[in-house]
Amino acid sequence: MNTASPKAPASTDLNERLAHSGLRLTPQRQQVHEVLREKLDHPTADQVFMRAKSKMPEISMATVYNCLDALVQCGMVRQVTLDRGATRYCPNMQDHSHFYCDECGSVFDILQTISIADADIKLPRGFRLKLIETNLHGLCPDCAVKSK
Amino acid sequence: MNTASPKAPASTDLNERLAHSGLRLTPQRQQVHEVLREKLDHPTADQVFMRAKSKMPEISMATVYNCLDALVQCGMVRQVTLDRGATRYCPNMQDHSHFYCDECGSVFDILQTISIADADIKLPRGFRLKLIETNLHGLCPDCAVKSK
DNA sequence: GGACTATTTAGAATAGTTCTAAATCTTGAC
DNA sequence: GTCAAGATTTAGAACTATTCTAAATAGTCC
Repeated sequence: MNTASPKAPASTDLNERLAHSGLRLTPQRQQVHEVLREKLDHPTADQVFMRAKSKMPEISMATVYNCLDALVQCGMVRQVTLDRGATRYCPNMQDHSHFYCDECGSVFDILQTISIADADIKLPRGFRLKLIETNLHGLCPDCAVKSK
Repeated sequence: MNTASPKAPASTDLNERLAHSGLRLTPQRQQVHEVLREKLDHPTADQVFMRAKSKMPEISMATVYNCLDALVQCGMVRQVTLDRGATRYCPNMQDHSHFYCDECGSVFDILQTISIADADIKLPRGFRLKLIETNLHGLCPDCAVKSK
């Protein structure tokens, strides 16, 4: 279980985590993190850029990538890659999977996951398993109805 | 279980499957498929291009993408996307997972998987699950030794 | 054999990401 | 407080991966 509560002051946590990875808390990193927490729709870097820009017009694309990388590095954000196309970002660090709609491309958080213990994966000798990423594919409710 | 045997004449199968999706068997598609079966290292489109080109110098990059898409469409090849960067391709259609080495970036097939039944995933109402993709992350034997 | 359609080709175009160099900001030492 | 060192941001160029376009070619069906 994750100890992070949704009401916890994010920036304090953010500051700590950044510091822990030898990174500084800057207004830009805070803003990018804010954008991700504001709308949990797994935006692409470009979408993050546009949303951040609306509140911080000076911010540049390179900075958004830099901030996203910093946030991923310090464990505040996950990078979600599905199919070809732009990488998406998710600020929900609770253990969860992603459901990917093959029809419309939307990504949904699914609060259930397969842990390393549950999976009982038998790896060939020498491999060191650290993390299991589970991506679910299918149709989201909207597209399921339409395809009927 | 998959009924495909490793010794089955691939091109016959390929022809059938392409036809089934309304696609033709062409020398280029055969070559691309060949390249993928020859070395199971999950090459990128660019690597496929270079390998195919060595045997079929006329082939173009656009054709490689076209062929890969055709092969994916007819179920002869899987598209593997991990992290940012080029998409990789895998001709092993047996149910299996991919182990991704966080250190060197290599991809390995792991002949074990979590089926929809096993996983017992509880999706919110309306979602229609078709496929579970499991990606394992960690260190490959080589990198595990080095990091010790 | 001719018409129709699918496929391939080269190269341009686009999208996504990374790099670069200069400017700015922080931090810690004095 | 001031300065130096290092981190971060910025704009824009560069690069990489992928898709698009139009013309040429190859199959397929009648």
